Amino acid sequence: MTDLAAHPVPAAEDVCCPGTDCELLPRQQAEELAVVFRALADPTRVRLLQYLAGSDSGTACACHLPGALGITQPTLSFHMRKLHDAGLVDREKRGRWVHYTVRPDALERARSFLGLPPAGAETRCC
Amino acid sequence: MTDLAAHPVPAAEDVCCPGTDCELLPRQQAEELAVVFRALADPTRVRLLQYLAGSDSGTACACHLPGALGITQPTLSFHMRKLHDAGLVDREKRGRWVHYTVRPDALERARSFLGLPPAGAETRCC
DNA sequence: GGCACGCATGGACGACCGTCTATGCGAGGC
DNA sequence: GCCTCGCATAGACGGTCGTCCATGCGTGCC
Repeated sequence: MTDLAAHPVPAAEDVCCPGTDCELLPRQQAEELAVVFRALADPTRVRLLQYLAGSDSGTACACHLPGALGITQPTLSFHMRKLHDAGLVDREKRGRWVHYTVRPDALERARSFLGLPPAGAETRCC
Repeated sequence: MTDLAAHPVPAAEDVCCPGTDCELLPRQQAEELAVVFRALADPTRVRLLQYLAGSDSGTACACHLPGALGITQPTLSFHMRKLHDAGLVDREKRGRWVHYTVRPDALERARSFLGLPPAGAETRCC
């Protein structure tokens, strides 16, 4: 799979693009990015992250979030676990409450991907 | 900030946070962001977008992508539709081929969200 | 006009997601 | 020491996703 060099020689006029040496993002790197985006692929988690980021030093407890979001406590726990598993937030137990903190580094990685080279690659095919 | 430095009265030692007037992202706005992130929540689409963005002026035809990605043509069509429905790429038919173009504005919206914290966080609770 | 080709759609199927209720676990307060 | 409270997990269930194969549609070439 992904053997970029194994393309057979096309018949010239049948090709829509002259070059075929397209550089694709490595499979694993794309998977890591997808994990982050998948964690954000739900409006509830988008709101959660925005809420955490808007709190003092990106940290907040989740005590009254279920009510504010209109979901139950287990559902909130489910979403928080998603965010945590994706590396977007840190978990810290304080007393009997749990505080969550945004991890800016994970956001920054996704953010830099979205700052895709708009046209900087003049060596691409097509 | 207001109450951050002056926790009014911890009389209720059962509360973890004094305020409850947390400002959450409006439901619809969160949904729009989630749509974009959901379109990116798959490694194949991440690679597709990166490929398009790396092509000349963000435009490329998808002719030899199935082979490069190790997927079939219908699957590629499926993913392209996802990206298009999310507003991330434009579709343009040229002859019998279809060319796709990255829409930087959609990327920019998601990108600016990841540049948290966005809001004036002085009125947050916790 | 007929054929080949690129792309989209339909149907099918296994996997995962998002939500709930019910329950377990651990830490604090009386 | 027991009770309460915050959080996590288990189980269930309908919905969506990602992939395939088979087929339909439109365009360009001979």
